[in-house]
Amino acid sequence: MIHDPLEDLPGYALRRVSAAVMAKLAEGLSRLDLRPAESTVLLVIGANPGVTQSEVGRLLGIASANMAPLVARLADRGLIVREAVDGRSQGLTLSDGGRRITVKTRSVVDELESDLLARIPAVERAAFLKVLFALARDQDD
Amino acid sequence: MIHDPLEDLPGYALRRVSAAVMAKLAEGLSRLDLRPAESTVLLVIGANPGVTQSEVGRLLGIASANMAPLVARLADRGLIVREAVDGRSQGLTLSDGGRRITVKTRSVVDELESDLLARIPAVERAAFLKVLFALARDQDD
DNA sequence: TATTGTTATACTCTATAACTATA
DNA sequence: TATAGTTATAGAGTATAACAATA
Repeated sequence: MIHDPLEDLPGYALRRVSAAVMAKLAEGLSRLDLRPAESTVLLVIGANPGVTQSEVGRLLGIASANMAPLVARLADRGLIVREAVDGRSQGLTLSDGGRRITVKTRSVVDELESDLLARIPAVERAAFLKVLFALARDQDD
Repeated sequence: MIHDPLEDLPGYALRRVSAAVMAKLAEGLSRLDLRPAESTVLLVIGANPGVTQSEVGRLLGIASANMAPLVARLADRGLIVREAVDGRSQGLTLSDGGRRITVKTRSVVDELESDLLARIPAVERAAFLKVLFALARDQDD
């Protein structure tokens, strides 16, 4: 049998669990022709109509250089609408089609999150989530 | 203030924490001219001299098509040695230089893992790690 | 037939540099 | 000066398909 020198490393475990969750998410979103990053952008715009592209990027930790083509693709597909706020900022809003696909996105995400929660024993669930969210908030750059 | 519709989603929190840890790892390994995936391969070979490329890939969840160039680069740099086991398998072993860089790799990894552990309150630490490792083992594909 | 290893290729996310236009 | 947005480009990880050689 082969020895795994990484089995006791929480950082590596985080990486593997995250990768598995992301793979399932990508698969679930594929029938909507959405990528994971696009799905989070849609969810943020849906919850914050008129939000700015740079605000979305800051919230999600996506650099502005990477937001540009991402938002452009969503606009090209007619899922979001860009309206000038001032000379350099554009408020983002979901179109009707964008709202429809965002509802479906949320159901894909919710099912995945439920599956994940179900795999966490009830006894440790509260402690696990508390630590996880604290870690996520701390390095919210 | 902008509302974050993802702040209660454990899957998304996993993704953000993992991304932050990976970014720090990549930065720490850059002075060794190693990528994260390469560092894990070195650690596994170091702990299992003579291990096969396909065994390493299975353990780490790296497809064989992606293992090939990764191992080739490590061999080209003289960090690992490939010896034929049978006609189609090659046993992988660290060279002297490979052992030296693997020791440094381990210290980079260990420091990062210590930092991560230190950010987990002692009260919840055991429960958090138990769940995390269980999740990682479950989807060990 | 199944497995090992390889090549080619494409996709997704991320990172940096350089730039325009506006506040 | 600082910020919003864009373009170009590169790096890293991962995925599939197709293949040769071997068990």
